[in-house]
Amino acid sequence: MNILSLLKKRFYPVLAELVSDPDVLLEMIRPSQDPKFGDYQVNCAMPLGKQLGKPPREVAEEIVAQLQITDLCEDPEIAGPGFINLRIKNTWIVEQLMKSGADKRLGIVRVDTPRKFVIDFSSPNVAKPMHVGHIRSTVIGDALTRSLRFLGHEVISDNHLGDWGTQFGMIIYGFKHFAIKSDYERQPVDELSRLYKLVNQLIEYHQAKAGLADREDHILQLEQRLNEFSKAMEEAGRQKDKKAKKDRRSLESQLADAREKAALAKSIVMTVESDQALATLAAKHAEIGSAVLSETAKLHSGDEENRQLWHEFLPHCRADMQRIYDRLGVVFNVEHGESFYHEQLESVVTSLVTRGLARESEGAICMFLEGFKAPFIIRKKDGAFLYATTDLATIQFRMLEWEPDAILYVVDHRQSEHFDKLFFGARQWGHNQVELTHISFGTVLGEDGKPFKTRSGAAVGLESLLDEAVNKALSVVSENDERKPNGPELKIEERQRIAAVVGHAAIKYADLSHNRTSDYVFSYDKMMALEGNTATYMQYSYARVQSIFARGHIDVDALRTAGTPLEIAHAAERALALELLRFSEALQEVATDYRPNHLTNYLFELAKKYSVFFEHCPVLKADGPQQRQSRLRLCDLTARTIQLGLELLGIDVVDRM
RNA sequence: GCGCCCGUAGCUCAGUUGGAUAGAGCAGCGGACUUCUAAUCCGCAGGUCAAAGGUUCGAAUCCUUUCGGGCGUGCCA
Repeated sequence: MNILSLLKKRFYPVLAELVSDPDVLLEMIRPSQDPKFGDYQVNCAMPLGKQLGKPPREVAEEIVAQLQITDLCEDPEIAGPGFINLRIKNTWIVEQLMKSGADKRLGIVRVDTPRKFVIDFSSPNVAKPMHVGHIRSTVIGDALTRSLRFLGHEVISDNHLGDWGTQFGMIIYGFKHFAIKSDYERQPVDELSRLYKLVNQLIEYHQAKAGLADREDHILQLEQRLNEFSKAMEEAGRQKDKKAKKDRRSLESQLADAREKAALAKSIVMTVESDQALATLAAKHAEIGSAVLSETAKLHSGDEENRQLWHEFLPHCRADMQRIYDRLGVVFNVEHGESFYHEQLESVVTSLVTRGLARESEGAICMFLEGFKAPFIIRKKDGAFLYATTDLATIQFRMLEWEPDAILYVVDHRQSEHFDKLFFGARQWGHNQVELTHISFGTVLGEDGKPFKTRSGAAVGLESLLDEAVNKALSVVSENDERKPNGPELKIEERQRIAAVVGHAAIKYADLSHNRTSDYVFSYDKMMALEGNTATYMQYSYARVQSIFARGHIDVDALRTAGTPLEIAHAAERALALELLRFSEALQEVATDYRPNHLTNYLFELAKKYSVFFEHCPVLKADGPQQRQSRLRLCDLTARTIQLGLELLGIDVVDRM
């Protein structure tokens, strides 16, 4: 049941009498901002008045006169220039909540016309440690998968792994030169991961070392240019010239950037050179960079030994990654990585060339797409394919295999141009029926407002990020438990179990509660806070309900099946009850915009309404069994809504905190 | 240079796609614990929605320009 769509249904016939296309007008029915304007407001009388050449209030009155809504709403009020304000009847709210309470889905009906979605998300590079950059795609993609599926859509979640790239050249090279066989046999995952890190470190060392002089030069050049520019500015008396100031700022930030990068390069070099064993290794493998590329090329061209090693390594690398997915509770339906499409790339290029959609340019095969300055390159001049090629092959495969209505790519905003081109190209290629959408998201920033990095400038490992969150959660849970009026209630193992749930939840929720299109600042303290729009606050609200049930020895099953009517007397009860019925509106918004933060916003509103209720309406000590039973049911519905809502975001609850 | 995104309270962020007096949380100030979890709740204060112009009954939201920031920009993904 969805109040908004119900209202639309009631307004439809009335508006259809007035205009040919009432859909636009129906969109103007929405929840009221202010309770004094009722629960819902209808704003369509104003534009309609203009269209029909009548005073809007008159139009509003006509609409109201025709409206069949007495079972659902009190008498509509017309206010201001022509707003129609609706107030839902308490009897109706009670009736609906009774139905929701008896339903496992809390009254949320499945969509009439299910669509088939492929959601492409997470997509890390196998064999490289996952880092903070993977969190948003993984968490948002999982939440969308869960939400759309719950609404009745068919969803295929696909982890488009990077399993065919240079990182395999790296571990193959590492395996051939540095492997400790006994370690590999005992703990293949650990050994492969060590090899990756080692080879990566050596490559970075050589790159950094080779670039050091150039970096210094570059800094000197920039310093000189900046000096000259400033001097020229002074001489020309342009100190206040905006353009000149802007150019100088740009030079300054380039310089700062160059210095930062030089410092990072120096520290990479230092780290290796200060370690005797590493330094020796680095000297011995001076050509490691190109050697790794050639191992990768051999793998791609079908070299038997490298193919065999790849087949051997891949499951281990994938297993290593599974630890993270287990912790996050993320499951995929399919995992077709880049390697899966390897065999199809040639024919993709041929197909596009044959159809005249792609042609040779400067040695590469390109698609020149209308409205784009740079071409979409699908084959490099050295003959190698690119991710553009793989992405096209992937679309082709998905269309043939599943015939989806929509393919969603949960990938950060920096790739928006790539996807614009990809979608454009795919449509030219003939895939023009399917919805192709880039679910873009912003960057995770550190507290300094710059992309979240470790102090040394490296990406923050995802595993250590989660560990840290669980640690912080443990101290939050422990501190709270110590402070309880009757002394601590939780054993250490319970605290740890709770901390694991709370810690992971905090990370996920912080991500999901922000509008995905904006960047957000990562802060353990904020995400773990009990105040504000956090998972912890939601989980706390849930736990408070459970605490009431425990204290009152409530048989929850009996409560749900008893069929005792709800009472709505107190304003806080009404506000809570109505909010409970809005769950489906929030889910609808998530599905329309592909934005989970609509759901977190809803849950926060619900939790706040529950807090007010909790404050003003004693439950166990209510006036009489009737009221007590009614309030218990409101508590139960709140807890179940929070639990289900969080579940659709991939977040668990605990009974005690 | 060109393209895309962004600019909302001291800070971190929402803002239901153009609706009525722009909202939360932190931080600040003032209140509420012999009470179902005070990890909470209530109240106060805090705004030229970057700026200017335009579109209309009505703009944080749409258009134009300016300022400020981020990202991308022919052979990485």
